Amino acid sequence: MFSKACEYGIRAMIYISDQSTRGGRASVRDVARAIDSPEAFTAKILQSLSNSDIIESKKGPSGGYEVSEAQKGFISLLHIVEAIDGDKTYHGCGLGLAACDEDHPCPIHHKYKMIRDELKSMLATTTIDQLAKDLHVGSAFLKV
Amino acid sequence: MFSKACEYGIRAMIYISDQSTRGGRASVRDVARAIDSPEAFTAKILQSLSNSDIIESKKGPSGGYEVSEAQKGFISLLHIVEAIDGDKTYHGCGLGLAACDEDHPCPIHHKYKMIRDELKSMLATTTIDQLAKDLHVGSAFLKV
DNA sequence: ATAATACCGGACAATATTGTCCATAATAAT
DNA sequence: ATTATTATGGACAATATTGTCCGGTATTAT
Repeated sequence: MFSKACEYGIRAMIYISDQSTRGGRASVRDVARAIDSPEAFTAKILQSLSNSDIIESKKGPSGGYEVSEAQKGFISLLHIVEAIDGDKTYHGCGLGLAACDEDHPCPIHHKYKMIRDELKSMLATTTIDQLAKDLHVGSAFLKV
Repeated sequence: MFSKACEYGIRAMIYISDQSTRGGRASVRDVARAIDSPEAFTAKILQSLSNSDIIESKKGPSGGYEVSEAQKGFISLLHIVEAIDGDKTYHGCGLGLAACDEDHPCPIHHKYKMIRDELKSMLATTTIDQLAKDLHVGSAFLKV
């Protein structure tokens, strides 16, 4: 479904969001430990999220990543998935046809579209700070 | 969502099913033309579907692949997807956690599980011969 | 000023997926 | 019997994804 990069990205965002709420920044090392991911790879992902202006980075001691109070609550899973995987997750034909729509559908078009649209809707309506809250109260986890 | 191999596999199965209904076998070349896929790669996929006993193969002139009358109507998308991609499409954690369940859920577990279950249910209840029928009457297409 | 910290970005490496090629075996038609 | 046709399976190649390493730069604390 999501690429590995995207899985790490979402988990990282949830952790960073929670840390920001607690008033601190999260370094790559912190994040990698918190979500149990390869550190260097995680760094690349955070870099790209930073370039997409989804998180803010700060260099030097006590630096790291944070999600601004202003953005908090407006960042949905869709934003993150789009920034990392593009729109391929919920866009395009289920059977890989270059052109597939209502007028020229692949055999699974209608059934697949329903699922895909629900997925997109779920991604669009789920915000990171909602998920971070679950993490915070201990009803959800970012690693085993 | 599905791998390329799986996309080709599903499209191939629909074509072969339709051809079988018309009383003929489909060679790899026929299939590759009908679904607009790389021939050698398609051959590999049909080979594995044949090894999984989802289709039957026959060598020599007028040989090719067919889906038996007995199986017709019992082969679901789920069978094909499982044979090619395994269960990863609808099984496992959305965020890649090794362990993720009701007792130890990842932050998107519940929402993701709903989508995933709907997908699996759709795959399980959709049979190849239903889809082949749509192809047959011209209300669906296997290539652009 | 200096040293330590932490992100940045480019190059590189490992692995998985996608895709090709070819020699071989089976089978049908002549 | 011979030939043409078609699947089989192994080796190989191209590409995408995942992941690592390192020199460089900005920033903070001392």
